[in-house]
Amino acid sequence: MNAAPLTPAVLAGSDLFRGLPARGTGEALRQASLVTHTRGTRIFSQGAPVKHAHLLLRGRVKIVQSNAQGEQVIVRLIRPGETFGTLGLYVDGLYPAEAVALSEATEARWHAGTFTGLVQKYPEIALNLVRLVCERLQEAQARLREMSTERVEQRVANALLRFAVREKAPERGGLRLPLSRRDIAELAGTTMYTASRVLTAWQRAGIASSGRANVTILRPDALAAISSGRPSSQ
Amino acid sequence: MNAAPLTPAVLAGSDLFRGLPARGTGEALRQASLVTHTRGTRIFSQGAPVKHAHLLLRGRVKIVQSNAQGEQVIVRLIRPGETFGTLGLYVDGLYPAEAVALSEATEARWHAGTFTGLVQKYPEIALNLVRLVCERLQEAQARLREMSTERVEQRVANALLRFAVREKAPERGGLRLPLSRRDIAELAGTTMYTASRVLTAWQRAGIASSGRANVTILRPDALAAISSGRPSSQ
DNA sequence: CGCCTTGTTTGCGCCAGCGCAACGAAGCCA
DNA sequence: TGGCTTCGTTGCGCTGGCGCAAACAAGGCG
Repeated sequence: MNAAPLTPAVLAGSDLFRGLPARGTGEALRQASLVTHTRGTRIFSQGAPVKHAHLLLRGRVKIVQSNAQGEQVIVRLIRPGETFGTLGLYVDGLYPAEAVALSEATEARWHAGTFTGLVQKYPEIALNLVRLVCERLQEAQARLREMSTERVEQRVANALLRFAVREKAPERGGLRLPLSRRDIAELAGTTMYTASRVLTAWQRAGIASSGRANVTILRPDALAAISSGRPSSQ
Repeated sequence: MNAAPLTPAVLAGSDLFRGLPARGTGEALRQASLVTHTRGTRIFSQGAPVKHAHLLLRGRVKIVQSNAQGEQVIVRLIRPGETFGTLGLYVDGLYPAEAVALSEATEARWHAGTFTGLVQKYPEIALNLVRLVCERLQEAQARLREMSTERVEQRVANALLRFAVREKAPERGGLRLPLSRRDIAELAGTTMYTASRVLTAWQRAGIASSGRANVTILRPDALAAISSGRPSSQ
């Protein structure tokens, strides 16, 4: 169960190391270390110096940014195969946000210098890095647009959908996400209370089913309809 | 006046070509073409294929993203020396937003293939590109946080400050920005009406002075105080 | 099993900000 | 110079969503 051995195949399937020649995956693999975190563990802290680059192998991680008053926003949700904690490496050497495990999670990590060395040595990694950061910037800009132009219910639908579409296989019986009401609020830019009310309504409508610190998407199509502003099409 | 000749020194002072050896600036320079736009001109359109990478030499440009209902958000403001229109190159080959000249503006542009060739050939450019996109992503994430946790007046202050701090020399008599009330609304995630009310209040308080399609920042310190939520410290 | 912590729900009052409408002002063009 | 277009201002009424408060539910742990 705890077994999530780091193999060349796993690396090759990750967003950052895709397309890397075997020589490269081998080298990256030798330099990585494996760390497992329990649910709720803080993996790194906002404002701390960047010591590692991280690749999630198992579980879910949220990236949270706080302001001076301690109010929080979830900036990104990480799924296995995704890299995180690398932005600061190329800006000021500090983590711009904190990372928290949403479930038991295993990551591979590289020392900062080792990582940037790999990026420089293998153009495939560098190109992947550029592409990934560009994609994330596009996503952030789309979220910015939503925050000003869409209403809460649409934004909640978007938040869930954005995470759901990254699933490879559509799970039958619905996709279960380890997100609390507060998490959803911090994803959609609203409050716990409003998130709860939205989910209760969706529960009644059979669109999504939620329990303690988790939500299951039952009808992605209905969410998509809500997200695009159409009246909840039967 | 119209003269904004593209010299090696100008390239070396830009965000993307900084630190590039003379050989590289020379090559980039030879492959660039210069284009001048009048105020209000659309430089490229959202959803169109990326034909060029752009570097602003003179004037101001806004990057605007629209949703299906035509509601708009300003995603970024460009100042001379900054690169724009490059995100799509590394994602899906389409511009994710449109660019509009806020004032008469001159840009240098490179054909998409030429540009990616330069990025691959000169590691300095590639590293600058990663750094720039990372910085912009951090900024976008900070804006996301503000959108959920700060009130309108703070967000307007932030929008203006974010643009103002990029000025090299603090201009005496205030910094004048070519932004209409609508532009400011689309930057801060509010409406034209509310932006107008905020600016009128600031006008009375002597914090900023605004005219037709322009705002002049008189007291950046007061804006910083508002931005951080402190009561408008005399 | 019972306590404690953490998470969820829901009623209720309130208000920041939206957005219509109407007017006013500035610039552009012929 | 006059008309037209674009941009800005402000009064007014309304409401989406905030956020307190209080009760309830689900685990975790000793």
